[in-house]
Amino acid sequence: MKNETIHIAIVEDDNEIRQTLTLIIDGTEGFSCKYAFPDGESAMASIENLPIDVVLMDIDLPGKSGIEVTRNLKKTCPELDFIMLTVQSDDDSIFESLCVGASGYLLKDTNPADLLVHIKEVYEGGSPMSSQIARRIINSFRIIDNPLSERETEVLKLLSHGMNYKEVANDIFLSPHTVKTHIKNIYSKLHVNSRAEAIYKAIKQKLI
Amino acid sequence: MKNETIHIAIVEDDNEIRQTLTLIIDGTEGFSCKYAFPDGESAMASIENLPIDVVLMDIDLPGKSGIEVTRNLKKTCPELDFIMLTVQSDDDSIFESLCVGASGYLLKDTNPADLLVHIKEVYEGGSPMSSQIARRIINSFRIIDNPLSERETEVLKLLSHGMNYKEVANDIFLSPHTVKTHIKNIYSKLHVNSRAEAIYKAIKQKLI
DNA sequence: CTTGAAATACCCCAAACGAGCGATTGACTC
DNA sequence: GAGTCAATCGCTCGTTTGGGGTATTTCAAG
Repeated sequence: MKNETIHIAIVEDDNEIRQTLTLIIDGTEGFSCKYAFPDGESAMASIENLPIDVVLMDIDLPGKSGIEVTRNLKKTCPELDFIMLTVQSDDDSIFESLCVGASGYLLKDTNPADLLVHIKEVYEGGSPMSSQIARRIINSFRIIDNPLSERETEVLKLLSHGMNYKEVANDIFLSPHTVKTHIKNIYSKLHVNSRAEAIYKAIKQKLI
Repeated sequence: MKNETIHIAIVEDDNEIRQTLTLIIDGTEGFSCKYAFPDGESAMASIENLPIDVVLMDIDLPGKSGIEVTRNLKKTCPELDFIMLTVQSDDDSIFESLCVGASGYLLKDTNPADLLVHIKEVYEGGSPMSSQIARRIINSFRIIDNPLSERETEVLKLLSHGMNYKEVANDIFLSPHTVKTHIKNIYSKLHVNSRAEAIYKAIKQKLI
């Protein structure tokens, strides 16, 4: 268990929320919050040179959104952890946040005690999020349903690695003609008519 | 807040753990645990006809793994929620579990009180998981880095929808020659030499 | 100021591809 | 025992693709 002080910065446009959070965090043993910014631009100008561990980032900022700001800061400070704060969760902003490198995603009505716990979790390598948000994320992993046979899936996987008819045929000991037939069947099952689209659809549907 | 009793089944090969969990859960107000199975086969034979809301599924079962069992049961009972239990978390089994439809993923050393809370969360549509596990999942969303220019990305996206040179060219008002040049540059940047592999790599690296 | 990347456009050519045909075998279902 | 489907093998033909070049403009970074 680490016992050092965790250094936190806040990016939040609402003055009241920002000041309240700052006071709560900075007033708690083990937490320090000396930097708070009302917008993304000022945060981006300063944060990379500050001794910060975790950033609390509002998503709905004036000017550049918290997601944009996080994307930029993650480039220059990859080890910095970001916890996104938002009033309401919508799927798009959750996924965008995760894609740009956020470590946690919390609703603004999270109570202060929990917030501090979550900051600590992030600092220790975790990713706090409500179980409702987690459910949305893992739902994106579900496989819808797989119309392809085993052999077809095998062929498609090899195609996705850039092999052509002959190479696939050699790899799985078939005639190139058979491979071609499989591919034709794959196309018809996926309702596509090119390799590119087949692979795109197959990946999106988690078939390969 | 729902107040009905939550009906639970357990699949766990260790007799002691199974019996302990059953007693704890069944002995708690609002929870019922009348079914427990020592292996996947017996679970698969019975569960689909039982009045169950949530299944606690051990991953390391003798015979078929808990992941396999979950995959099968999710097909016949899509509304059933599964919480995977495991002694130690490795990335592969986490992702496999999520892909086959698990709703939660918990370590076996989770204390009983928390376990009950997590069962309730799943029942109410959440997906409990430790923040360490959540971190691993969201890390899979990170974009590594994007060598492609905007125009190239645009072209690659259109290619992934099955368009050929000419169609792409028409779509973005370019000469087919230019499209071809872009594609050649894409291939060289991604170190591939076919459309199929380019799309595969691009999706895996979240470029499109 | 110049080097480089990005975006644009063009040419040739051999190899690969997709569409359209047909066919046999074995397994599983109704 | 008729029918379906996966898996295997085969052919032709016209189109598309990928690799090899070359060249201009623009715009940002060094």
